[in-house]
Amino acid sequence: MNRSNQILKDILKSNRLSVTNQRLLIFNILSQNQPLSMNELIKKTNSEIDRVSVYRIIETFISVGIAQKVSLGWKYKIELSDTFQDHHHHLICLACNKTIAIHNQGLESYLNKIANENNFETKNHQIEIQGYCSDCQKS
Amino acid sequence: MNRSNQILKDILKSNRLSVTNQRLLIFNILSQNQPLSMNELIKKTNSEIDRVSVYRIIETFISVGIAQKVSLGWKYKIELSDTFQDHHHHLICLACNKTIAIHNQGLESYLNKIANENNFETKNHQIEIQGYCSDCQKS
DNA sequence: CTATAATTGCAACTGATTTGCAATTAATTA
DNA sequence: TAATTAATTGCAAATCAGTTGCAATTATAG
Ligand SMILES: [Mn+2]
Ligand SMILES: [Mn+2]
Ligand SMILES: [Zn+2]
Ligand SMILES: [Zn+2]
Repeated sequence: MNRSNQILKDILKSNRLSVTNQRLLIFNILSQNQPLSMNELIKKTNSEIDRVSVYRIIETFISVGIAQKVSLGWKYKIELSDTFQDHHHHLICLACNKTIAIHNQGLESYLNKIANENNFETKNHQIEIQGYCSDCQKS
Repeated sequence: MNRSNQILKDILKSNRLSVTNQRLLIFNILSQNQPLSMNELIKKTNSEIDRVSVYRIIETFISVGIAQKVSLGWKYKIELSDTFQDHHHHLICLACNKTIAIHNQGLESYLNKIANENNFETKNHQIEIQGYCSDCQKS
């Protein structure tokens, strides 16, 4: 039982949500991976959880701030929320599909400035840079 | 026949693509709107074009640079490419769904810098700020 | 105007996500 | 700890988004 597992349970309990094996499994899968599409996530459960339940668990996780959606490759993927990892964004390689995390405070304040200028109250933002990683650039 | 309609025809012809009524209609719908989801776009055609053809036309438009996908609200929407409008990104209101275009050169160079630092060759990027517009903030 | 090539519409299909409901499991209470 | 209650899950079936094959239609070129 590590630190983040404890935080998970606290969040669940404080929202009157049960701590189930299915929820723990999904949390652990997310802990060990880059952002996953629903299908990738479902595959990683190795049929231990019904697809429908995976969808429902993710919906719940998002609603209480355990997980979050990120826009990647024209659809969303799921990763743990900023409660469990540093806020960041991704470069995604169009050739090998690798994602590279970027942590950049300057970018963040730039976005805040833009929102302010537009009288806009930011809840969230998505940034994705699509292109070719250093490994895939030769051709 | 306005200027951008002429550009459209030139692009089609230079790619050996026919100028059809269906393609003109879709181009005109896109010209008059904010980014549209495929479903919104299909609705706006008022059944004058089969859904399948709308999908195929958009695929063609994207492949020759007439239109482009943008990530908005966890799925992609379609808008005319930067050939027909200035490169920009969007704020999207979670309450009223309005999109607000932002043109910001500083943001663009910031992204380029980040890509460079990561030895990444950028093809494209997506930026979306989700939150509440000035009209929807009172509550 | 005719011939040729490209495009469209239709029917059917696939894969992703949602919904209703009964069976199971977790949390609470005694 | 056992019984009760409430939440969660799995299964079947529905819906929605996007795709494919093919014949009918329309556009382009000669
Ligand atoms: Mn960020
Ligand atoms: Mn941009
Ligand atoms: Zn790569
Ligand atoms: Zn609004």
